[in-house]
Amino acid sequence: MLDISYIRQNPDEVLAMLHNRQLASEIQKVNELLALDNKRKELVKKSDDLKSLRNQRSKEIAERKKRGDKSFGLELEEIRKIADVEGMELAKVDTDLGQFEEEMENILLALPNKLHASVPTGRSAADNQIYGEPVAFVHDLDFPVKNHLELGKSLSILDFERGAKVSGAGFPAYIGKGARLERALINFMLDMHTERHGYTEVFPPFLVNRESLRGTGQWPKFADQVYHIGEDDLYAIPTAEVPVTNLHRGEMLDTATLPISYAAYSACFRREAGSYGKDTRGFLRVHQFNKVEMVKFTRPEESYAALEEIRSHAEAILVALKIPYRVLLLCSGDISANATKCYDIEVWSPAEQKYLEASSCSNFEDYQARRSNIRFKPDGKSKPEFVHTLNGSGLATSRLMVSLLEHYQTPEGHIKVPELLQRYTGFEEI
RNA sequence: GGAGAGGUGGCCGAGCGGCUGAAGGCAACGGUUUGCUAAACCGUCAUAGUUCUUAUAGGGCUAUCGAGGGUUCGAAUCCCUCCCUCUCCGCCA
Repeated sequence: MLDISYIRQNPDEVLAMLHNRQLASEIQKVNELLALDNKRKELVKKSDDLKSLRNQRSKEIAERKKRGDKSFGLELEEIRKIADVEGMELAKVDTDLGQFEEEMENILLALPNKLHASVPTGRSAADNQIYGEPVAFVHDLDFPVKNHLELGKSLSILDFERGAKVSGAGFPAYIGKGARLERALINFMLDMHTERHGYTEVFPPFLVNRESLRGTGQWPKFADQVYHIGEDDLYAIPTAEVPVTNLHRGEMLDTATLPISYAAYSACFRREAGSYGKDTRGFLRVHQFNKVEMVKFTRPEESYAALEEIRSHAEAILVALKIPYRVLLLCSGDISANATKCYDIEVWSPAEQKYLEASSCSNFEDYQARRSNIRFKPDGKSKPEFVHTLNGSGLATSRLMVSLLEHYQTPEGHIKVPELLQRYTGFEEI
């Protein structure tokens, strides 16, 4: 969430940001917010004045009582009457004030983040910039390639039909060597991030409360994408970003511990409401998938360097597995509302003949930290400041698995396990 | 699920109707002392909203002792509801 005083002082910047994000329809909201802010100030003054009167009165009574003032017993009746009237007025002012504040909060929570200067302006995904050079690794696929669905079925390692029977479409089951390969990927990625990239491993809760969802920005805007367990009012995490970032919700972080880097495996659950018909086959779009997520908490001045680090850590996995990929710098019209800057990493699918998103690395600056009140003191004396939070997938296994199966298939329809994964799978071929 | 205990500042911990934004300690910061380090001593040390001024600083007012409501002229303190933590019992992967 943006700082209200920033919006007050730089309304033009906020409007320009909304324009760049192709959210011109939100502009009215900002005007509404500023109007509410002015009304709120009036009411705050009224409320504070009434409270001040009340406090003065109480103080006087306390003093006179202490002195043993006898005449004041009579006066007390008068005071009670006055206090009663003022109390009612105060109650009304506070009720109104509460309403204004709630409306403001709702607008603020729904307002997207700033954009970093390096984010290209654009209308849609078509305007995303390719960042650097696409990275190609040679795989001899000089035969008719099978797609991941065909491979998964013929080798009996992926079972979408039975998964659908158990839960519904989009809940794949991994069987035999497929299950082992999935687990190998997860372990390999976690080991790489913890042993080589310096992350602390976290195994987070998969169900979270609403405050956590709000803290990272999935609530209220993307609430319809999240599975909700009504009976206990808990939400299935759409990404480990939610529980891991919220680990420090409401905390004053010890400055010496910054930057904090966590790597977490989690299953991820997404309703994908409204996305039927687009890339729905097999792993291209699922309701449950596995992902290793990197999360960082940094000092504000270090966050953009940290973003490059996260991106390079995600790339390192693909380089190690020799999977062709490219990096996109998302444009203003395509970047998610919470992020100020975001790289997507896409893996190549030889069967689909296109790139598939496997990672998203984002800086949120203080947008999440303000929502979740995660602060630090730059040095011993100074005032608390919000940290910057970042995260990146490193990586999601579903699209990675598509690309891996397809690239490592043999003319006979088997799968060669990438060398670095073999010590995790315990076998060399499927 | 049942019974009990408890939730106070960056941390620990006192307070149990008005003099408490909150004792004391730790940590932190500034200083004195010191050959250096350590120790000792002195001082400073919450956050947010709002407003004023001789306005890169200072002052006033308001709020905040898990959350929300209530009682009261006045609540960290009394009452109610909820949430969370801990201990014991039951159930259970």
